[in-house]
Amino acid sequence: MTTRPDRSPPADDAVAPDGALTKQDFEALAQFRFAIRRYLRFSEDTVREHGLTPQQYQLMLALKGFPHREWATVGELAEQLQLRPHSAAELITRAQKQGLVQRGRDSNDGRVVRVELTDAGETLLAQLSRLHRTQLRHMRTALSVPP
Amino acid sequence: MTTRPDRSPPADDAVAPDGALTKQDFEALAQFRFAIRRYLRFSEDTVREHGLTPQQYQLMLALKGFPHREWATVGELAEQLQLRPHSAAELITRAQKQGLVQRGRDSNDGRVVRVELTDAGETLLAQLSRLHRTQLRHMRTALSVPP
DNA sequence: CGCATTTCTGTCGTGTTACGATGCGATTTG
DNA sequence: CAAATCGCATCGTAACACGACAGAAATGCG
Repeated sequence: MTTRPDRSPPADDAVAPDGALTKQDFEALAQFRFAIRRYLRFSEDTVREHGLTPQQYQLMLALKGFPHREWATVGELAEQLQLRPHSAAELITRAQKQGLVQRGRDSNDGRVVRVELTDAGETLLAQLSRLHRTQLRHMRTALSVPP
Repeated sequence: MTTRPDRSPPADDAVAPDGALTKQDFEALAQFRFAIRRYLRFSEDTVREHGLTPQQYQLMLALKGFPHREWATVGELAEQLQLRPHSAAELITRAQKQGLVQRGRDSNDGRVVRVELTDAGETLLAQLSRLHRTQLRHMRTALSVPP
């Protein structure tokens, strides 16, 4: 609802001077950030109940959601997760220790490592992704980008 | 160049068996998460260039974007940032040391602490928020919630 | 070919941060 | 008043991303 502050508490303002942001702009930005934060919090709580960390879920999702493939290289995952390659390598190692993903060498290029889901990872990811899709549908309006 | 996957797309599938997610569903979820990650990465890089952390920016935004007010209590901020109250208190302390926010006692209830922006914080927040709004507009389509 | 250079991945030590456990002053209630 | 509750803060701990660096494989060039 577009709350017009009829009784002005501390001058909520209404019109943009020049390019400056109005109180409503700040509220919209804050609301959007709040929505993202709540979604990520839901994600974190959900995946932790299943014994893994948010980063591990995102790693698995990036694998399963990789276009036209079901595996990816460390570098590709780093890009998808917005991490430095060596940080991605560490994350993969932790996930591997939990039996979620596995490494395999590339036959063409000996430097490259192919990362793929294990069967256990696949099963877990399917459950978690369903929960996430449901939650996303609930938060659809809250998560819409402000104008 | 490197790794040219000689393999053809492994049956991307198209129809949903029962309630299971299809390859496209996973791709959509991954894309959305990727978009969020990129937005947050942009945010982090931007605010760090200005000498503060992502959490500090979000703290300030929550203050300025608080409905009908420009201050908030520690508990309110914790809710807005999806943190435990004592974690919010620590964050506020760090931001206070940088001169971004300040604490003030509530005259009605001696237990409550009112947190508000300093002038420096206000100025910085205005700059950063403009940059964020611009970026949001660029990422509008990428950030739209998948169906 | 031989050797330097680039690319891709991994290791180590460090800094930040959110958390649980715990404590303290202020307020409300019996 | 005494006791329970509330709001905030402190301390130690664990996870995680990073910079700096290293090693193996591929590439470029004489």
